[in-house]
Amino acid sequence: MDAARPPLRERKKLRTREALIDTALDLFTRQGFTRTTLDELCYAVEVSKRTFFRNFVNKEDVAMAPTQDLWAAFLDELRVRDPDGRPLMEMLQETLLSALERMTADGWASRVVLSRNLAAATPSMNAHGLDFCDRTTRAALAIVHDRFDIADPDDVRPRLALDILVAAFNKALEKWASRSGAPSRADLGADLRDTFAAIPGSLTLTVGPRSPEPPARPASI
Amino acid sequence: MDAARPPLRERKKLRTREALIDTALDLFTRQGFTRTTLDELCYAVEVSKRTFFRNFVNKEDVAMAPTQDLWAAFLDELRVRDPDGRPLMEMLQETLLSALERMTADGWASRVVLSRNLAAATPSMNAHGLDFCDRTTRAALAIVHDRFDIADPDDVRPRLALDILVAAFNKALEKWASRSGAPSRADLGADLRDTFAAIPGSLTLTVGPRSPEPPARPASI
DNA sequence: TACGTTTATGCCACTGAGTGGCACTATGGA
DNA sequence: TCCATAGTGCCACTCAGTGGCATAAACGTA
Repeated sequence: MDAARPPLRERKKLRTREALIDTALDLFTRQGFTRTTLDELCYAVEVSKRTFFRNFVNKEDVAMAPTQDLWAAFLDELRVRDPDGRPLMEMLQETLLSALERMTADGWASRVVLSRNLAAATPSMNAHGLDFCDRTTRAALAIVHDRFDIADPDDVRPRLALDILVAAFNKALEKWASRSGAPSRADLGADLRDTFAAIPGSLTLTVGPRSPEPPARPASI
Repeated sequence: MDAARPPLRERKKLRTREALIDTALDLFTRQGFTRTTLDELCYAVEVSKRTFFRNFVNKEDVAMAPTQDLWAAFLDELRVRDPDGRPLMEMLQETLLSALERMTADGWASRVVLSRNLAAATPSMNAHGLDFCDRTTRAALAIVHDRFDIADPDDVRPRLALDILVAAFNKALEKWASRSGAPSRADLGADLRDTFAAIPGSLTLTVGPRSPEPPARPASI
């Protein structure tokens, strides 16, 4: 009896789920999202459309599973993390990075890249991806309010911090996906750290007009 | 001959467009978004479904028009604004505030509140709303890169600044929509300023654990 | 007033996503 | 061996969204 081995029924269910994800990423990438019908996908996986919708809430959902795994781990981690008196923003960043460390499933990085590129190319997938980020942000906010000491329940700062975290994540994902070579989790971690480091500068960055006029007054706050 | 009076054809088109928006906001609010079919809406406005889709890209779009007007004005304003050596973030905030000043159409504020509340209550509308923000962000980023002097074209800071602006806007919108009484543009402006002011603090906000440390105050909300 | 051109609209048939209902089968427990 | 239960397949249905083509209204011109 293996503890890490759930009953057969669940294993089977998980296998069809993974087959749907892999086949969907493959078909969507090769043929395009809209040009691939669900009937086609279900036929390829030998599953009824009804079964598809028992596993995923909509057509977009199946292709976003890899990224969703990361954010689920983020929320798990956030539920147990120790604040230890450092800025919330910093803690959120570290929480995301340790969630990333947990993404050890085989080929996860490759699937995330496929998923992201599809989202970038498909309006409706982009929309659903953003919606997922939004719902995750709210869930995280609830955890933060529940576990940490925040005087004013209407304080907008925690929410902004989470939004900024997500914005940085998406930007880092974009950078990482455009790298050449096989995608690796370590590289994503590096891109995340770089992007996090750029956050404070985004509030103070000063720009002048472009080329026609010379910069009248460079950096001053 | 009135200069501010476009040809009859365009006026008619605009009128059906506005009728669709107003009727949609009304029906969606009263009956719910999903429980209102497009056939129903088109029947009420006495327009064919084909005409609906010539005016709006999808069912969600019609209910987001009021907010889209604001962001269109924001982009217009951004195309002509003078950077004058202040931080980009500050300039973006002021640009949005002056775009807001231009929203003088009758009942605009009320429509925005309806629109926002619908988005908050309807997952697919929320998703499309976020997608619209994202596309607007990209458009704004293109303008910023085109008009202002940014050394590195891959600099993530302008993008982050825009994302933060949008996050603050959405948060301010939420606060404003929950106010009691008739919604006013001035109140939205005030909520925007408040939220903008909270941005720097969101990066440095420090939190401790909830119940254990502080005085004997039980952890009930 | 008569004319052609342009532009918006109506109508109709069609694809495909997503749902509800019910019967069927495989798993796991007694 | 039998039964309860979870998961699946099948079928019919609703409704969003599209393509094509004919029509009508608006505008310019003679």
